[in-house]
Amino acid sequence: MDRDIIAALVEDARATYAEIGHQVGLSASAVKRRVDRLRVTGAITGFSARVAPQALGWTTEAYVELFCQGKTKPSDIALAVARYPEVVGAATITGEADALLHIRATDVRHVERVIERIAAEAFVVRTKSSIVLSRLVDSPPGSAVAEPRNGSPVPG
Amino acid sequence: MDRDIIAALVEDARATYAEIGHQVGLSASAVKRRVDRLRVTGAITGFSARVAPQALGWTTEAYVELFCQGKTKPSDIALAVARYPEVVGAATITGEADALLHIRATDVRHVERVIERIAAEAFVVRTKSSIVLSRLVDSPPGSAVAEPRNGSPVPG
DNA sequence: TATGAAAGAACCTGGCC
DNA sequence: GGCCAGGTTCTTTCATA
Repeated sequence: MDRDIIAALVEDARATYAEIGHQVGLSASAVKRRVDRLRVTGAITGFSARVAPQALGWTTEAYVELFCQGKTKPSDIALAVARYPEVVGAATITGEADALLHIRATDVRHVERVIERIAAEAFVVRTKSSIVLSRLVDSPPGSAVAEPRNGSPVPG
Repeated sequence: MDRDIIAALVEDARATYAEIGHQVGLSASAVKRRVDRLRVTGAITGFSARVAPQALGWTTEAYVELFCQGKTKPSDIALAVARYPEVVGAATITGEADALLHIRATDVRHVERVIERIAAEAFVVRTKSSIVLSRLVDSPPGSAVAEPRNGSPVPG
């Protein structure tokens, strides 16, 4: 039930409580109470507009693997890359590389400049980048999460 | 001006037009007109709730490189991986691999099952996966895009 | 072409059952 | 969880620069 409400809000965060209620079979106030609770609980962290980066001139993305010095802490990486608005995602990972960055920029030159600067960080040994040729899937965060049981070829 | 409005909506998609207007120095109706136009234009594609996958039991993520047969088309990959709700992102990329998938799952076993099935797709030659150890950055899509000039260490 | 003001309709919110 | 009432917000229309 809460998952249905979340799914509805992921689909359209500006939907009316009445609309959501109609969709999940609940009254508007009941929906509001559940949404309020979901926000307090932390399941819903906020509401955000979905923007098309292309429409704003951000036409290029890249993924960059980071190879760091032995004693680099994840928090060091986090602090460093968080300073770049172009870094829209970052995570430490298993495998040869220590971290994987997701970068959005206006063009390839822009990507190059960002990577250059990140590569110059003290703890970075080397980088390995891949430019995105075409995006195939870009789920709004939670669209799948909200409905883990529906249509999954890999059930729980 | 439009960028300021977008930034405000990325921050809080449920903000009232009056609040946004106060923030950018415009009346509520002026803000609404601009937002309507931004939606028609395609700069804003919708409004979505931000969810914490962890709070819903999706505690594990992975990135999977896909190595495909020579004649595989991007659309083939797109069609195949779009069937998996666990695949929250996918793109064809430069470099050795043909595509990079971003997967969210409930645990490592779940990740394993998904990769197994994707690896069984006809066009997939092999895969190379990295489990995410800790997420460092997870920008709401557009948070940087909306303000490309502010605080970027790598100006235009 | 874009803005601000105003009015009626729709919606949210808290209290109560 | 549903229902109701008061306050707020949205949406449209109109006049203006």
